[in-house]
Amino acid sequence: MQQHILSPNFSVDCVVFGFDFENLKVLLVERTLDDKETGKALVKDHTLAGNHVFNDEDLDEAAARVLYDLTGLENIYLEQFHTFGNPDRLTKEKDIMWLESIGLNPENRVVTTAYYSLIRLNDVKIEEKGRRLVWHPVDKPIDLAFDHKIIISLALEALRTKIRTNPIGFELLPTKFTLSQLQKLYEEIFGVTYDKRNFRKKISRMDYLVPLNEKQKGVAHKPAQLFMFSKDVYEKTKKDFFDFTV
Amino acid sequence: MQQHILSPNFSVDCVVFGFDFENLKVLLVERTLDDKETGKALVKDHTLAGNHVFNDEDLDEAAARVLYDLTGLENIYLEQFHTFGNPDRLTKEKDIMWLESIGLNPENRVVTTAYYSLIRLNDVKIEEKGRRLVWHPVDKPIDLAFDHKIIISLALEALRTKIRTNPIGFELLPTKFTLSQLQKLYEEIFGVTYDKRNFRKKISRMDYLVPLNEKQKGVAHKPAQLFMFSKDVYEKTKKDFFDFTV
DNA sequence: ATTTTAAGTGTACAGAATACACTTAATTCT
DNA sequence: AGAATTAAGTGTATTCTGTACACTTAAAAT
Repeated sequence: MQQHILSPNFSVDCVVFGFDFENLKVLLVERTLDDKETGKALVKDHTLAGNHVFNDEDLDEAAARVLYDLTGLENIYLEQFHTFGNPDRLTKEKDIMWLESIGLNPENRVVTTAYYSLIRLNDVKIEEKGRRLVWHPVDKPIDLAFDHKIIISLALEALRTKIRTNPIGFELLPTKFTLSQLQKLYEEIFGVTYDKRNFRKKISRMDYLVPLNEKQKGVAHKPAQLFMFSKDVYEKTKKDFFDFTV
Repeated sequence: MQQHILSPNFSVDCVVFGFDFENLKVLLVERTLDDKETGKALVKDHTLAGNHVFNDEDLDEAAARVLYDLTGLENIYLEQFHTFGNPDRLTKEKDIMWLESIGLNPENRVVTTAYYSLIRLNDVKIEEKGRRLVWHPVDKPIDLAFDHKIIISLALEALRTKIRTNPIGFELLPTKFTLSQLQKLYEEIFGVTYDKRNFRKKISRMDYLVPLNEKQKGVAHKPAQLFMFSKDVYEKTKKDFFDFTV
């Protein structure tokens, strides 16, 4: 097998979620194509972070590479959730124009395996490497390329399912966070609100949420206690996280 | 795009689950390759139900087609759960021999999208169409082709996750079933046992499990009440199925 | 010193999970 | 015909979890 050739048929797309304590956001890449003569924008919208897969590369590696190439970030939480292979998924007119403009054959069938990814927006600095990036609120409509709208909505569904039974929300928070931040995160993901006392009563059962000897600073109100998530404690007391029984 | 050509790069595999009131089983296809000279078996094991995808075919369609071609069954519950794209997934020696014997190039990278599928073993008659099929208990080891062992174990995990919050277990039971059969099904899927009274107390809250005016017949003990699952009732009372709250 | 802001805290009630053992109704056996 | 076998069917007490609900506190800003 020839090495390091981008396979024309396989791609990966990453739905990168971030949380800024206000909204759950998705990382989008700006896509523009201007008419060579008039200079008018023929295509102006957004795509997910995505690219083709190398011939000798696993899908998980490809997803991590795509993220690295776009943002410079490594060791990011990545979870495969669905593969989109509708033969018509690249046949909207503006997508055909776009593919031709970057030298790809729009006739060529591309099956894409989609991942979602969780990023600590507040701990982390993203370096734009070429493409213009925007963080966009998940629930706000925006014009998207290809079938990326449906990909995002399935990603959110997959995230909701996963986070019910796995402590992955902490991937979206700084390593030290307050309980109100944690609550707000869950509220944003599920699109609901919770009662503060009841929320705290519930999570106070979780030993792996450890209170630190440290408070919030510089806020114009009573400073909150800081917490961190202990993976160690979690691994040793796994049953406690939303355990299932029929 | 040329029509009805099997794409060399894409395949689908189906992990078909069935339940015989005793064990959760998987449908496997026998695979044998005999040495032309000695007649000795070079390869003798099992594969999942799978095949390549047509050029103009969606992945979901391909999975349904593969199932139909193998068993004659239609309108079967199918759920995509993972895509396997490790470049080395077809490089075990016996798999190379096998691929060559059926005229495929083992150098060719194949990414497979895996589905699991639920079948009412007791309502349904499978017609073998060519290939020899066996129903094998999920938890019993057996020699499997390619990466099909790991595919089955991820399928089971995906089924467990899905069935926690969705009433899909009924796809594995005949349309009329007893509560003991339902309990046994959950016990097999999760590899645990439940207390009979507590199990019944829990499911008695589910309005969509409707008791029929009919009893089991021909059993050498007190005959059980028969039940069915009402999709109608379920749709109208959805919240009741294992609802989540943080 | 006062205002503003979000943090932090307790109780009563209802519903769900869990532990646990005997009676009943059909077939089969003698 | 009677006895044995088999799985179905049923209730209660206790603990745990979910839910509804309002005031006090500590910091910064005015």
